[in-house]
Amino acid sequence: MENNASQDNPLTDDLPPLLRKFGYLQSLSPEEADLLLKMHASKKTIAKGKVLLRQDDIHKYCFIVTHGWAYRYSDLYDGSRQVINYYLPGDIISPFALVMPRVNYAVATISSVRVSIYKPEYLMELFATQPRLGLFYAWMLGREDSSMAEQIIRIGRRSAYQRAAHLLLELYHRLKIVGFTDHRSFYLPVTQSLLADTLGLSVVHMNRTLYRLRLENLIKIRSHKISLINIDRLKEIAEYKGTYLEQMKSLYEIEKELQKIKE
Amino acid sequence: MENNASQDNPLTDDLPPLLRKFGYLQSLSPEEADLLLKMHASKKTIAKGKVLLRQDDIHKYCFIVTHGWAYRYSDLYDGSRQVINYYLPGDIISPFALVMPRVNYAVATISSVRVSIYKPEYLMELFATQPRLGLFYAWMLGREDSSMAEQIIRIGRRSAYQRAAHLLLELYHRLKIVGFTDHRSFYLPVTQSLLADTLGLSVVHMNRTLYRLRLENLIKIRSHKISLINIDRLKEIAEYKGTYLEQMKSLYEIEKELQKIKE
DNA sequence: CGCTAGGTTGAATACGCTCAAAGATCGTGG
DNA sequence: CCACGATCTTTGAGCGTATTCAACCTAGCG
Repeated sequence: MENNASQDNPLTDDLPPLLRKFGYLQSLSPEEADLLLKMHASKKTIAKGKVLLRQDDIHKYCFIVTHGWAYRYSDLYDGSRQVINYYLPGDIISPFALVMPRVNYAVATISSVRVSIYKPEYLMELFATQPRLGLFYAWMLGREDSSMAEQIIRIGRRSAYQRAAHLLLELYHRLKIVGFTDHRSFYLPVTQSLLADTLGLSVVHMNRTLYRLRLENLIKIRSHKISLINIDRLKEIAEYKGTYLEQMKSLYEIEKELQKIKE
Repeated sequence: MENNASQDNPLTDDLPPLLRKFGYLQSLSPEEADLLLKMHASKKTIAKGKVLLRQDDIHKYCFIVTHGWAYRYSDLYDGSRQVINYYLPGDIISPFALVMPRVNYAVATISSVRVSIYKPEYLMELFATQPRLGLFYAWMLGREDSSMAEQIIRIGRRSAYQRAAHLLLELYHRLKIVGFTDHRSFYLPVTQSLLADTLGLSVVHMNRTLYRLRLENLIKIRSHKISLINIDRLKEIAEYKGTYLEQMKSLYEIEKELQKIKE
């Protein structure tokens, strides 16, 4: 494995999209780059529609998605299904594998998905030796926490119409952060059935809800490419605040505070 | 501050209930005990019904609940409210304060609440110097992740009747872990209105749902003390699997795996 | 070109909501 | 210690959003 990750480093295009986006790669120390390379050493592409992790499986690996979509879900006895969250490029699947012996909720791919696979034990090394990367990891966890909180609010207290608008906005913004949007549109590889299972609706009503959004000229869908035509109006409808997606203390700020503590 | 936390140590009754329950206190190294004491140095009691953290507040502190109940929630424009999760004794409020500059969702107390307050920066020290405590912290995060996933499944795909049964079971088991149950009953300091806001129901329907559970002799409520009369039946109704609450790799196991890696 | 999964539409039904008002309980101050 | 007000709980009735069931249409893929 390459050891010296210098300016023109071997952390290629295939690496965690978020690190790239946040401009962290430029400022990585050799040790940080080294650890990242180690954690991204093993890669794999999984075909679409495959179950990546099954409930009650033993947790052996963590994954970072670099391309494609996956989702975490639970199957219920009556045949219905609830999607808990989506994994988009940059997201970590099974971030708690180190301390949870078994998979609590299944994970499946939506599109073809490319992941970096690493042993959860590397996380110990990450936290112990590379605090900046540890903070970055923690930030990812915080973001997922917020994302799940939004999902709870969405399905707990919003109408179908609002839920749909809200979810579409969230997906749009998350994809935008990692550069997978094109103007106001993005590739949405999900079926309406999956959207329904995400928003706690029936397929029929999901269909009618999307129909209404199209009718009102808020969105446009053609062969899984969706355009958010009137984002402002969608935000109004959904009562959307995407603040949680952007906010992150700069590492500089955190380091400053840590200094204060030590004094 | 006391430095040697020996067998009869100064980590008193008022310390994190979970650590006590898991029998960790006995096996703490002096350094671990020291850090814990530092993090639990500042304590505070907050009256019931107070807002502890407001949305958009700047994150200054983390809290560990030692007594009482709190909850995280979001107020919507139309006056409705959605509860995201509950904080019971042993739980961490604002675990991601270190990396999130602002509070995304408000936190309020249900009963009178006693908390330990610590600066988020101590977490850096915790992860860097006390890996076992770091793992414990990670486990707490994993448990909350599961808890929120359950909340999503609950309100996404279950009937009011199932939701109620499921939530009561979860609260029961979480309280049991930290020793706040009494046989099959526990003190439930919430109003039906709050339960409704938790489960995405109207107060009226919440009331009728509880009525039905009482009618069918599954629960009994008298002045905020609730008894789960037929737990097995409740589990059937709710399709309840509490597995995520118990599972945690023993620290011994994790340490063993870490050894393997280093070789 | 045909098959299958996904999308669309209609009609009847139901679960949970809203509005409204009457009880019960709790906390507080007189 | 009791009375009062406020909050919480309970009950009734009508309504609406979303569901179910069923059928048909469409598009993508072998």
